[in-house]
Amino acid sequence: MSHGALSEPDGDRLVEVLAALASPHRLRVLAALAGGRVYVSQLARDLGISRALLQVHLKKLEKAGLVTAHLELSEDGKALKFYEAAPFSLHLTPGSVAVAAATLSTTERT
Amino acid sequence: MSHGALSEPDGDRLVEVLAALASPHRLRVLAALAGGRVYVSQLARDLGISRALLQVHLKKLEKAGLVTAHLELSEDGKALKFYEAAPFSLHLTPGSVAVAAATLSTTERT
DNA sequence: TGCACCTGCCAAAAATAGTTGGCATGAGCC
DNA sequence: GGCTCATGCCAACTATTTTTGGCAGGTGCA
Repeated sequence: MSHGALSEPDGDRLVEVLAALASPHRLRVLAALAGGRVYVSQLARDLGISRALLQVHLKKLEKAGLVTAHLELSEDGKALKFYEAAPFSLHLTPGSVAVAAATLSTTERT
Repeated sequence: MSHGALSEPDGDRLVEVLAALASPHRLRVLAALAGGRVYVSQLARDLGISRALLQVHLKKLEKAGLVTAHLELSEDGKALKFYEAAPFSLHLTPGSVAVAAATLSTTERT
C-alpha cells in the first residue's frame, strides 16, 4: 500500500511533518520545488541563501517525507542532486488532530 | 467576512499556525479541548503537566487562533478560565503551500 | 485565621533549532 | 596545473523554545 501521500499520519509523524513545514525558509523551498525539480546549488541561488543553510532545511523536509532527492549526472559529467516536492495532502481539523494525538508516543505516565 | 475557520491563511500566519501545532504537548491540549471546554487547572491535571507549562502552550495556541478562552465565575464564586478548541480546517498540499509561501513577509531581497 | 482552590507572571536553567564560514572531494575545461 | 562548479560535512555561535519552581493576589469556607 503506502498510499504515497500522507493523509492520516500517526501523532509523532504528524508533529514531524508540521515542524518541517513551520518555517519560512522551508515553505519557500517547498514552493520553489512545487514548480519543478531543481538541484541544490541552483536552488540556493534562486532563494538567495547559502548552500549550507539550504542543506539543513532540505534534510528536514526530506526526513519528513515532503521532498525527495535523486542524484544525477548532467550531460557534462557533473553530479547534481535534484530535489522535488513529494505529493502530499494533509487535512487538519480539531477532530483529525485529536485522532492523531491519541497515537502520540512521547514520554509520559508516572 | 472572516470565515471564522482559517483555510487560506497568508504565509506568515500559516507558519504561526503550523508552529503552534507542531508539538506533542499542544496536540494533546487541542485533543483534550476537542472533547469540550475545560478550565486551566483541570486541564493541567488531566494532562499531567504543570500549570505554568500548560499556560505557555495555551497562549501559543490562542495566539495562533486555534483555541479561545472565556473567563467565567463558577457557582461558588471561583474565577475559572475556560478554553475551547476553535473550529478550523486547513488543507495542505504542495500547491497550497506554494501559494502561501508567495505571501511571506520575512526579511529578504537585496 | 488557616486551608483549599483559582488565576497570572517571572527569572533562570536546559534543550533545540537556526546560521555562518570554511574545508575537503570529484569532474570538466582552457 | 589552475579555475569553475557541484557535493558533503563540521565546529562554533547565536537565537528560540521549552520546562521548572516559586511567588503573589483573589474567593469561599470551616
